[in-house]
Amino acid sequence: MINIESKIEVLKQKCAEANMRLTPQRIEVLKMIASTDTHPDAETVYESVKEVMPFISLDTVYRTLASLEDLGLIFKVDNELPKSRYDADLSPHCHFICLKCGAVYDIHMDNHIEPPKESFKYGEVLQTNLQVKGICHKCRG
Amino acid sequence: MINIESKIEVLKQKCAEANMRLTPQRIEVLKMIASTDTHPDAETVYESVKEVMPFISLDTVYRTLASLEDLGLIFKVDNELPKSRYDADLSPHCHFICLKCGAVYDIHMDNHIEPPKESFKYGEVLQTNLQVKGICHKCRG
DNA sequence: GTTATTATTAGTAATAATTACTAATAAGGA
DNA sequence: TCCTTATTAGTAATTATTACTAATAATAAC
Repeated sequence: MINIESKIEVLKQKCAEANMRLTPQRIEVLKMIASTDTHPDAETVYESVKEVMPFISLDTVYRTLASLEDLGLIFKVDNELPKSRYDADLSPHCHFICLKCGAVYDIHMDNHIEPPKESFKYGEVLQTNLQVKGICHKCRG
Repeated sequence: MINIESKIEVLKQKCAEANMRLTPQRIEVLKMIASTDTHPDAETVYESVKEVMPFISLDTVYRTLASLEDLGLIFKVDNELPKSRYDADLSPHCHFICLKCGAVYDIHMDNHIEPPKESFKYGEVLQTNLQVKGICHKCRG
């Protein structure tokens, strides 16, 4: 479980460093993603944040997600589904993705994955992600 | 390098099994993807196939890609880029993806990746993919 | 605290990628 | 060779995301 208060604190610092403003929209969007393990898409974030901030626009949600990603506070889950899914958990873990319903489950790991040696042949390595895909128990019925 | 003739042979068999027709469009789309290691997107496949088949439609390319994926002859490369990229190489390998230009390079491996044990908690595992992301040499200049 | 600056936002329009629809076509079995 | 029906071309529609613009509000300077 992510400590939301400390996440907000990091947002505060990173915004100051990047000359970006600490707006309530940024705080709410980050809070929403950090408080769930469902890896929501932009639309879901929008619907959820609207409950406490009825006039927020979908555009703002998309822009805010991009900003938070730039600041390194959240990242997109790699998938081949039409909608991008977001994750605020920066601890070493990977994902089980259901090919039928699109559900994303966390698989916790002791360490981040080491990139294969051949990787460095192609450029500077910034992240290494592992996805496990299959059919979740719910979809199997 | 993929043996294209044997790929077409597999397409033939799989189509017969699945009560699907062996159309020239399917052959050309598969040929195109199997003959490159650039992991092209739908638009690129379309432009390329149009050279030998000028009246093919983009819709057919999309439908054909989906069919070939269903038959297990090609698969989508996991990424967070706006366009889906396709791969016909079924041997054990993963991808280096450049975050700047979107280039996808193959990283060959001796064996397919073992899914972490926790994976099975969530459902039936069908595939395990590893992506290495960074900035490629060309983009570093 | 007040004011000024300008990053950010709401609302909406536009774009990009993909999917759906329909009449015409052609693959493959009889 | 004919028939059945899966598939296609051409185009329209949908979906996810991004861009635009005037209005707003976060922060710094006074």
